[in-house]
Amino acid sequence: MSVSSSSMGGGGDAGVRTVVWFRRDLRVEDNPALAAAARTDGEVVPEYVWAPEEDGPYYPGRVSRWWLSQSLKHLDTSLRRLGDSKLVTRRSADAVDALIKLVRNNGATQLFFNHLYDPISLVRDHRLKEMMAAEGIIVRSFNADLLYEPWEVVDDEGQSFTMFAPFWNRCLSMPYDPAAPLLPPKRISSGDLSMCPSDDLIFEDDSERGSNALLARAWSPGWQNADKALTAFLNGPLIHYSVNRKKADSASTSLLSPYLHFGELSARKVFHLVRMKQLVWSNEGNRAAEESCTLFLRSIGLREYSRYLSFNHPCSHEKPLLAHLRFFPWVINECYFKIWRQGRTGYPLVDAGMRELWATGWLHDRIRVVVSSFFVKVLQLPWQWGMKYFWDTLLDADLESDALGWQYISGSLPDGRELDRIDNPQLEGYKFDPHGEYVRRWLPELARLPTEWIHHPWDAPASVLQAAGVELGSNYPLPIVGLDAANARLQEALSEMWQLEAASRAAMDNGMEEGLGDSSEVPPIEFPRELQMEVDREPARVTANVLTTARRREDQMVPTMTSSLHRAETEISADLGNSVDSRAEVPSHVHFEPRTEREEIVHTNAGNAARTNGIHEHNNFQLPQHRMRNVLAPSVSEASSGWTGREGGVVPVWSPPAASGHSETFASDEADISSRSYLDRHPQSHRLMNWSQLSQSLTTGWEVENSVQPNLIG
DNA sequence: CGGATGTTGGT
DNA sequence: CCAACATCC
Repeated sequence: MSVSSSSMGGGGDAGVRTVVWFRRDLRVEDNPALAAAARTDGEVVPEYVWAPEEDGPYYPGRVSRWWLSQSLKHLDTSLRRLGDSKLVTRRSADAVDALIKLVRNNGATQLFFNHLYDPISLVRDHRLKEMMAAEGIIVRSFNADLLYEPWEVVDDEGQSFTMFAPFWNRCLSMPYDPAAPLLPPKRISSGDLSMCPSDDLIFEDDSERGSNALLARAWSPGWQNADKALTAFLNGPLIHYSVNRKKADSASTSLLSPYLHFGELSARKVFHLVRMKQLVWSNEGNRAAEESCTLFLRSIGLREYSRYLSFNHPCSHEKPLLAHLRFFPWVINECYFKIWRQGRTGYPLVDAGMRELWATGWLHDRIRVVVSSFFVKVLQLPWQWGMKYFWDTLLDADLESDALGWQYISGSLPDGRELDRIDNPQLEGYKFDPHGEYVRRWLPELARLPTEWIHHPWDAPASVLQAAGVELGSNYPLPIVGLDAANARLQEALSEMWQLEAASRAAMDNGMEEGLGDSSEVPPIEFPRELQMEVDREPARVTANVLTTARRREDQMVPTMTSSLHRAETEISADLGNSVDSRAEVPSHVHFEPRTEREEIVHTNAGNAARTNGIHEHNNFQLPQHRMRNVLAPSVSEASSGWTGREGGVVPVWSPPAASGHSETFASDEADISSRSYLDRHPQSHRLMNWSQLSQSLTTGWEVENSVQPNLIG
């Protein structure tokens, strides 16, 4: 793997200066780019560029920015300990530009970094390599994030997998093991950094500071803390993971995901250590423990798969991979959306989850499925909205993982759940929270309700409600939508979806060449505009006898942040007043100006996006005015738009949507499976999307890491 | 008891 | 979609 590159380029270059560009690999252990730079025996300049504007609508949320800031401090400390070094930080609107300036100013001749797989990074990193090559800088890049690079994992025909199970089976039976984790470099020397002043990076504003202070009591970012968390999990909850993982209270989960997102923890290290445990337990004949490892490793596999999907389908964070889902008439209802975010749907398990998410930035995996499934199937809001809210609020917000999760939930993956099976929050409540403890923790207004009714208060006798201090419709809402009504509307919507899909296919067959296609019929899903939470204006009327301490904005308050947020026993009294103000507002930062200087955009039919076929008035759905806005960059939001290459296509091109009526068909493709026909029709983008070909098609100054890992022009 | 039929879980 | 499991005659 990339590790073996030590034999190929670096050794013995005393005197060279190498910039190591840190991104989501904020660790010194098992960091191939850093290790390779350290092995040159020259000077190493560790660099971090804060350029969130590049992320457009996916500007990191408050909690995510907080984590990042802590992690960078930790990394800086580690680098200083490793010798005469430190983390050089830059604030820029354009990371490539900042890096070029840095390299020029300090006489560096090499730039090393580790791969990322989100669409923005794929394009940016490619541009970076081009520009660095033009400067005569040697660029090398490495795999630090995955067990195997996406292009390594293919089926017997050499095609990409489109379903998780076979993908993961292949990963587990590859002819070579994932690279073994690397130790931290013994020493890093940076020489004179006077030419590399650091910018002060600002990650929070005044309104966020108070809420962030609470986070610090529950979490400890940083790669060494990641390591501790991993050890604690391996020696603790892992062995019972197979039985405990279903409990909504997350004492049994690993709590590693934020570390993994920022690369403070190496997925390969996790993989190796869990496998060791599995071997031990397997030899002891402990079947349940062995199963626990298998299940936990599968969640590592899902993370792996999310990168794989993102690499092969760069629009998977906003467009359904199954073509017909593009025709689903989502309910465009910002009121529903708001009620869901506030945890006021009237379904206790859903509401408890949403309030935990808001208060803590954390949610057990099961509850994520519950709230997102409710969002998509009962409320029938577009999953992209929910994903954006997760992005803004989750401590471990991760574009690739969340895209996979939401697509799975909304039935837009070949192996996902069907859209038409509504999960019953009442039944799930008794499954994941059988004694109602989770609901009581997060919904104090229901705290005195007996377990028998805790997950369906609307059925409870009046006397029970009265004794519990619950007034439905007053201090706790009635269900926002009945499941029967939701089901009826869902069936109608699905049949409409199929009709639209068939009509689109017919139109295609009638001689329209591909290109117009459904992009003219189905506008991209947009985020609603500037929603205000308005929670202050409608505080729940909590009667004095309810087990809540009187607080401002009671219905959004949480009595305490307890175990689900942190392992530390400190009970944090959650006066989350600040968090109300600073709570990420989902639709913020939706402006994403296409950078035309970076890539030429083929932009067809954008104007047609104004068609509002997402609006439906059925059943109990009241729909407010819907403002359509074309807020996403055409390069990533328009089905028909592309990332077209400048010179012979070195920028990814997203194909026009297919006219296929096959439910198994990925949206971007014709007949059988997406990536294949997609790449066949866009060989130039294959060159970008498949790094191995890229390295062959472009030459000058780039070395090949080794034969197994076709390098990323590196 | 056994096969048809339904339900659940899984990514 | 599909396998495992339950339930029903």
